[in-house]
Amino acid sequence: MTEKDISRTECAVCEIYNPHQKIVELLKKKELNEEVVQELADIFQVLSDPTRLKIIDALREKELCVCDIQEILSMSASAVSHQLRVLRNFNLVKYRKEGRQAFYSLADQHIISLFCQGLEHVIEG
Amino acid sequence: MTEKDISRTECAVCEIYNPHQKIVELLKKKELNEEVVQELADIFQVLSDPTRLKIIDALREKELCVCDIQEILSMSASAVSHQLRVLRNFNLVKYRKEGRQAFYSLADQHIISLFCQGLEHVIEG
DNA sequence: ACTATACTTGAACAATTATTCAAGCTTAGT
DNA sequence: ACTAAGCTTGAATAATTGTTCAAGTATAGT
Repeated sequence: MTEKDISRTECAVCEIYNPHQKIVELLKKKELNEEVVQELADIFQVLSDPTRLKIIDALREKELCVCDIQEILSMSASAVSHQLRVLRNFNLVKYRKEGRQAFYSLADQHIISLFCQGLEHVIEG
Repeated sequence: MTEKDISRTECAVCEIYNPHQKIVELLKKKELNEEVVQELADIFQVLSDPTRLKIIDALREKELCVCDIQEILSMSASAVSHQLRVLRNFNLVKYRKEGRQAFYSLADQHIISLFCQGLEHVIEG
């Protein structure tokens, strides 16, 4: 069966002639692992909230305690803490306790490059 | 007022002594434009769904018609079309009509690099 | 003209999510 | 021991979101 023959095979979905059968087979096989796709979606999901992005942006400069972040974002300690938990759960931030305060910092330089690349995309239009 | 004096100013939030007043002021000023943060969040939001990621992944290889995508993802045409609309609205894909079929392709090489960088992050752990 | 295909769309539904509120825990100062 | 500060947590609420269903449009073939 030649290349041309294969490409002429009817598409499993479209009744009309079209040459996509082959590429469909190919893409079905190499399709991203379901688990990997979900993890990828999760990462982007965490980055898809303005509050969390502002926290990440602030932490790029320096580690901060919760009340600093609260002040910077003009939000309640509770709201900030909830979002920090999300960031913690996905290992985007780490923290250390010092007395009554908790100091948060970015866990991963990798996140910054994602952040920056997204930012580039937005700014460059 | 010296550097040290400033750093010793009481934090506006914490009553106890801490040296964060200065960095808070700094970060409040340079805080990301509200509009830019929202746009950034929007981009990541679009990338935060497994279905849309699979579509983007498939389109990396080649332009595809809706029924191809439907077949690759094993989803209804309606579900696929709804997600394509989201991708269209944020200018991540473009399409051309040919008879009854609509051929979609990636609008922007920029998106691929975001996709790949996220993937790297997931795979490298 | 009629029918079927390829795709789109709006409404509906369940599931997820961000913030607020009230209450909690832990540490520091008295 | 007591009080207050710094932070966390669970429940509640409103808002957003992904898929399905039913109905729609447009094009191609007969």
